Amino acid sequence: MMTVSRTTIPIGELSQRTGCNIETIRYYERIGLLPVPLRRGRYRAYGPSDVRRLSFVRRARELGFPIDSVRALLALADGGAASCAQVRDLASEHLRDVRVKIADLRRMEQVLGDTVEACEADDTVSCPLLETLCASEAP
Amino acid sequence: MMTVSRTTIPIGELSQRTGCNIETIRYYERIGLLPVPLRRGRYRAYGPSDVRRLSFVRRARELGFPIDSVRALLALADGGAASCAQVRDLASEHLRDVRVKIADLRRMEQVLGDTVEACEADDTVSCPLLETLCASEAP
DNA sequence: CTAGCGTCTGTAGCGACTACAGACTCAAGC
DNA sequence: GCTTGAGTCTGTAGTCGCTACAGACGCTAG
Repeated sequence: MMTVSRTTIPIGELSQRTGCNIETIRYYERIGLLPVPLRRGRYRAYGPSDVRRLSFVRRARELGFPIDSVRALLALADGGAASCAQVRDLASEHLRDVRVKIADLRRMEQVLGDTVEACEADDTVSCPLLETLCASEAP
Repeated sequence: MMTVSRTTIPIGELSQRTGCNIETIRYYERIGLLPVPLRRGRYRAYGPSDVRRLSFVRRARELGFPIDSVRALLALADGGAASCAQVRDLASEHLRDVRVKIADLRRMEQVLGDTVEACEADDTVSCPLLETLCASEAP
């Protein structure tokens, strides 16, 4: 028996192909990031363009773009060629945010690393991390 | 006229002294991170131990510890001397998380930096970042 | 007496999901 | 034909750590 090859796929397969959680796909639809798809009966039926769009979204999210920026990127990608400058602006703005976060985390890493190390070396009664947390503010 | 020196301070002053938002202080109280304070009439009245405790919380949060870990740290700090090993475990676990986050962000930074750079150098029609986002998954 | 600041409680919103509960559809096996 | 099990549906509530109100109350200075 031949399986009739359908051009549409159900949400589970879209999920597998894109690596995006089913619940998340429906969430993206709810917030208007993905278009409302066709239906086979009550089931969502996706096509190749949906796979492409969701993959795009996934990759943008993996790069840490917030949803609103993803929305903007999608619009620019649909828009046409002249949008490269706007895309670059979005990206470099986001890059700044990422660098700020890295700097914050590196400060945490520094302090945590130092105190854990001190903890291992220390044989006094007190605990270096608790000391740090209790210490009066350095001006 | 002499201001009678009170040993308690109102929430606004606690906020100023610790750098912690008033709403956040009340939130911490609600979730049981800070004890329910005394009252002068309907107003919360804080003492020196509250200042110390909240400062501790603030610093722990600045180091990125999640609320539950802060709770645990507070308990250990109250507990006594023998807890240094547990504190160190909490800290090094958290340090691992921080390093994972840094690694994730650095990957983002790498890709973003590269494409933004490519964008600036590029004079072709296509947009490097959009290309990246549209690209088929590399295995 | 009133203006203005500080404080109060309670609730709702943020971002980006995640996790159900309870109903339904559909294909395959017996 | 009937059951079983996987897949899907809608709708709502929870997560984390705050933040932002609305609307009422208190307290002091001018």
